[in-house]
Amino acid sequence: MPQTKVVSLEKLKTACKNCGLAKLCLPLGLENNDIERLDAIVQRNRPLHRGNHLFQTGNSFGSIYVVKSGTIKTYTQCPNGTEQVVGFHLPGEVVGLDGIETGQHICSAKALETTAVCEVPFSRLEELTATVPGLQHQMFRLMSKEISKETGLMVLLGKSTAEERLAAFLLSLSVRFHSYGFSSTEFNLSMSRREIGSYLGLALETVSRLFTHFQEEKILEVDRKHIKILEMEQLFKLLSDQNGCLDRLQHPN
Amino acid sequence: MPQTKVVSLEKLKTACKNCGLAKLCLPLGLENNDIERLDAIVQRNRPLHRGNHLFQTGNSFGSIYVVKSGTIKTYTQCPNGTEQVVGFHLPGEVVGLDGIETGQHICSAKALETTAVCEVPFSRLEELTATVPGLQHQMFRLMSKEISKETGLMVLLGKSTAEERLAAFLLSLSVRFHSYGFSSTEFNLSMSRREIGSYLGLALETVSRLFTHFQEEKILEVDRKHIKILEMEQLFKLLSDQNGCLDRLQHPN
DNA sequence: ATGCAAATCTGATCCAGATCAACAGTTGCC
DNA sequence: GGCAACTGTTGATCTGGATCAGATTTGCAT
Repeated sequence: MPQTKVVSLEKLKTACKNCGLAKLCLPLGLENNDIERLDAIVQRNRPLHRGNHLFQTGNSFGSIYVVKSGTIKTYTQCPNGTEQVVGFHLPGEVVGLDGIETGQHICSAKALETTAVCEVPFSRLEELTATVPGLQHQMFRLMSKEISKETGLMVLLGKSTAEERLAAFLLSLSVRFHSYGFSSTEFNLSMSRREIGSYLGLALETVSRLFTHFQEEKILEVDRKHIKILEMEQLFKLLSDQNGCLDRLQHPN
Repeated sequence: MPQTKVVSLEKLKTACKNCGLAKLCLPLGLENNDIERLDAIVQRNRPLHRGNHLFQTGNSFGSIYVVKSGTIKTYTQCPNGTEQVVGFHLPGEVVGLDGIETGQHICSAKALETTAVCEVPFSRLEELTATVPGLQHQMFRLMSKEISKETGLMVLLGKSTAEERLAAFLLSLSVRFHSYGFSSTEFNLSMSRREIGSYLGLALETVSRLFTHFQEEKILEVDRKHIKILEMEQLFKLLSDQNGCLDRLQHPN
């Protein structure tokens, strides 16, 4: 009896159909019984601690992962020692799609804070997508979204100023937190100034100065990792003034 | 009789199973009869002329396209008038995957020279991928490859010098031309200095100067659009000296 | 608490590449 | 054939952000 109770609680906590992220994730648009079939292949492992790796460059690819809570950083290590941050993955976002092509991961993924993920073994997912058309379509959509992100990124890294980059980054976080049900104006950064700089192609000193500058301009309130956006409009204006291609930099599904 | 002959010639020219690009494209790894099923949904339209659009930003998404010959440039138009080049697509490469997510293309695609493409209606492709597991897997691989390109691009645009960027670009072209069966050391650029600059996040003047500089260093022989790589090793060295993350910038399937 | 290492902030200097400008081929069009 | 519009090259100057250097703050372990 107590045994049963524990199991059902466990299920309640994690089943796809009860998951608050379902609308951002693979089950989107699926019928109830299809969701259960997906649910059956999803593995819920214990949460990762800060610094734990989900996978590393060169690891053989077996699963894709959906962030349930926390943050995953993906990055590559250059031979000269420096790291290049490739992405920050918030709840509802998928990690690991890079490994499908070659069967090996081409970047590393580590937790920036305590992070829970759903692991989806890819070969079993492929069996399922072959029989559940809606799921196949959703996979194509998810992957297409990743490909679209590239467009925004090229504008951001190719043409934009440091100010525009940080503004775009903060707005992207804001929109994504909001879609997860958190405040769009007040949140904690789980990544360091150095990591933000690496992602945006800026020196960490520049990131630090810009936070100070945005605070002086009364656009933000910054207390180390804690950010409060005071003037969302001003941030938007920083983007649209010079270019408006950044819309799709990163937005929820 | 003559009728039959014309048709069979036509087929010979275009059928997937006789296409020299099959190993770079969707049919990779498929059985003969599956290739024929794919072949049946592929549309071969008349070639595009220089400047013709395959699709434009905002167009509703219906098909993906595979370049058979020529070059397609994808780009976005920023409100301030300037364009950002997102990619150059050579024979064997797929264009249009960006549209799956939203059902609308988020960039424009135009021919830089006379260009032939195979059009694959996406809804029909999805029906086929649901019944041909190998094709579904190949689609996932193709899309994963596009996603992986992002990693190389972030290193290139975020950290690298102008010299490294152009070297990486030329090597990428070289590898891709080679995989298509052309010379890896001598080719014509179908894009302008301005377009290369936009793609690499550089001013066109910088691109021009670098070509001159590479020529002075005896690494290249440059005559307007015609490029001859004299010292492939030197180009590689320009990359690996400072970082080695650029391997996967863009390589054949 | 205390100390040590890492992260952040801030100021000073420097430089790669942007921008501005002038010119020379090249292409296309009437 | 000649004018106009691109496209590419080259030189001169300027500047945003990198780099270097130091002071502070924070986090963590002892």
